[in-house]
Amino acid sequence: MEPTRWLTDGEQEIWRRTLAVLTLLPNELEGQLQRDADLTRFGYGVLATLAEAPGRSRRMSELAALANGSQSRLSHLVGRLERRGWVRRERADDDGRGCVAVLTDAGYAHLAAAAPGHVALVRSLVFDALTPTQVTQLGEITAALLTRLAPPGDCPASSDHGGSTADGR
Amino acid sequence: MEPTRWLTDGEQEIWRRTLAVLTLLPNELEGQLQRDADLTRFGYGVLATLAEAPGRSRRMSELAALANGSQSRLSHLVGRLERRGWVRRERADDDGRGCVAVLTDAGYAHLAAAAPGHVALVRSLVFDALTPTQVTQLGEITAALLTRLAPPGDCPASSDHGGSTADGR
DNA sequence: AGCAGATACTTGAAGCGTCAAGTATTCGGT
DNA sequence: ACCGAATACTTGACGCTTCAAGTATCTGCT
Repeated sequence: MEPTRWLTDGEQEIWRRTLAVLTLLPNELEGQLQRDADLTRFGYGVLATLAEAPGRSRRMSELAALANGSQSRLSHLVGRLERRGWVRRERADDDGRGCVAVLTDAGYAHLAAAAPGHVALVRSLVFDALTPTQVTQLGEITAALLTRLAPPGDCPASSDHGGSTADGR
Repeated sequence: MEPTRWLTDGEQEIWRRTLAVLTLLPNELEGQLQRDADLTRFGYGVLATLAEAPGRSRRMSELAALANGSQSRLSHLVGRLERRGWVRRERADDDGRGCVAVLTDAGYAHLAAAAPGHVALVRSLVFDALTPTQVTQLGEITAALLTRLAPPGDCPASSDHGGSTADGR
């Protein structure tokens, strides 16, 4: 067992700031979505993912993976979204165990109404705060981090892409 | 009211990855702390902050601000930590309304036991995943982001400047 | 065919965080 | 000195997430 390699002073400074960002940025996003759209960040992500999907529908397990959440979490969420009429559940025809979540028109409308405000916040808190060079660096850094965070063999359904965070338009 | 400035394809790609990091990295940290030390990331942060403080104690409101949490959240947390014997509450002598949280020896020991594993994870997920150059860039980027997330004069009412927030305009 | 085990999803309980309201105590203008 | 307003913290209820268990369906081995 090796002795712990503590962080250097410089690393600590950087890690402290990173932790703050990891706390404050999601907080701001959650707060805005909650206030303006009565949605969680996870809920918004799920609706947005559905909006980009062919037929505005996805298998539950796919959806959970795409939104980086557990199956249980998604199940509870879809239950709530269903009660609000934003999503509908249908049985999968190719697999009797499965379920597909379908975005309703009301759900799409709600997402479309929420998107502009959310995108504006993302722009003001992130992209407007960084230089173009820093934005590029952020892209590289997050890609590097994800190699450790999203172990290979986890994203089988990366066929789609090209979608938009907000809604098609 | 301006038309929404949507994210470009490049920005979307970067934002998508950033969101994933914002979700997965805290998840990993929380999971490790929960499993190995029965602590939340917030709980760990509070204990760590207390450990560094003079007298291993801090006013509740200071502590909440340093750990980037609300006063209510801290109050609930300290209640739980107190029940486990890791923290003790004392009345502030200079201000009858105030409270100081004090880290007990048991609390310090628990933190000391948890730290090596946590630091090891941080190292492996973040610092080992990035080049030295990227680590420096991460430091600069987080510093830039924090100028928007943690306004310097955020305590009293300082009029907002810099443009459009999401909701208002 | 039949049965064990994997897979897809759901459910209920428990913990944590937020919000709104409540209790003390201190500050500040008159 | 006094009274209303601000401050420091607490409390309770409610919503969301996790964890462990439960149900239903499918798959593969014999």
